Amino acid sequence: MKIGALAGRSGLPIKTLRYYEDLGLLPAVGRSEGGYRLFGEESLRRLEFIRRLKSLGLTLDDIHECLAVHDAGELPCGDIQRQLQRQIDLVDERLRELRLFRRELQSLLQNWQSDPAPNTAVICPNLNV
Amino acid sequence: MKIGALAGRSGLPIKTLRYYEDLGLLPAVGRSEGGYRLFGEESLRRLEFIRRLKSLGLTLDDIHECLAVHDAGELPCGDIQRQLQRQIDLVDERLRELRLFRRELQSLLQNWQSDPAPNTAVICPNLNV
DNA sequence: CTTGACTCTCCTCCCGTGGGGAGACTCTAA
DNA sequence: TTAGAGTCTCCCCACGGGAGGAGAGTCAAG
Repeated sequence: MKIGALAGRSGLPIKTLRYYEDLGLLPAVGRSEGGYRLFGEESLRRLEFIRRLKSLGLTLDDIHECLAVHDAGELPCGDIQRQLQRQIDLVDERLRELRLFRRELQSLLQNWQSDPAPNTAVICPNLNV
Repeated sequence: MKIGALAGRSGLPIKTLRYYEDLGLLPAVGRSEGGYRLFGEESLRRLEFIRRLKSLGLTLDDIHECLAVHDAGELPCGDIQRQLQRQIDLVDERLRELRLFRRELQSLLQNWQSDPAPNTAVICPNLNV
């Protein structure tokens, strides 16, 4: 299977497939005499796996590690579980930050005066800066 | 005041000041005979303003617009108010996305099996992909 | 006048995930 | 054999906000 066929069947752009191969995520089984990449059927399963993990917030580096475990003949479930737990922790942290940030913005707007007295010592009297 | 003095008094790196000047955020009052940028005292106020708006999540482009209003002799309070409201809307949207995402991750981990039966048709039996 | 600190411009690089295009080559069907 | 579609490598671009460094010129104190 050449790269265009794999792109068609997987729904991913050719550029993405080449990029994944460069990163070592998607090894080609070889090259044609003219230098065209050749992929096997298992590439489709690999791409589904990559797509799913990406949708769960893992980076391509994270996914690379999981695939390395798989390629070593082991189940990557434990690694994925750890990555997902870390992902939840990151989301929780981000949620805390965003809630705090929202409160700050809201309290500023609460007392906002659309037409305050100009003050030459500051640029925006509402922010006092 | 040369750029090093402004960096020291504002606490910002020289590189940042040059970058802001390139963007038109921080006009220098002129150049010395040797070509050194010269800044006035009002640059410090400007930098405080920029720092504050950055901390509220505005991009340098947004800030540029606010400063343009100020430089035109008007109060930028209305523009800033609109930007902050937009910022709240973005935060709310992001919060919704993150909460949804967290539920997806959590429900996956809920039923996770650390040591499932290998399945040659998939890479990770827990994800079924 | 010298010396050391300061500043100048210009260039590349970072993060992540590719997109866009040039110019050259290869494959396949008629 | 030839046309047209497919593919190759290589390079720059995006976002946002600078960081790092090279090589050269400038300023101020002693």
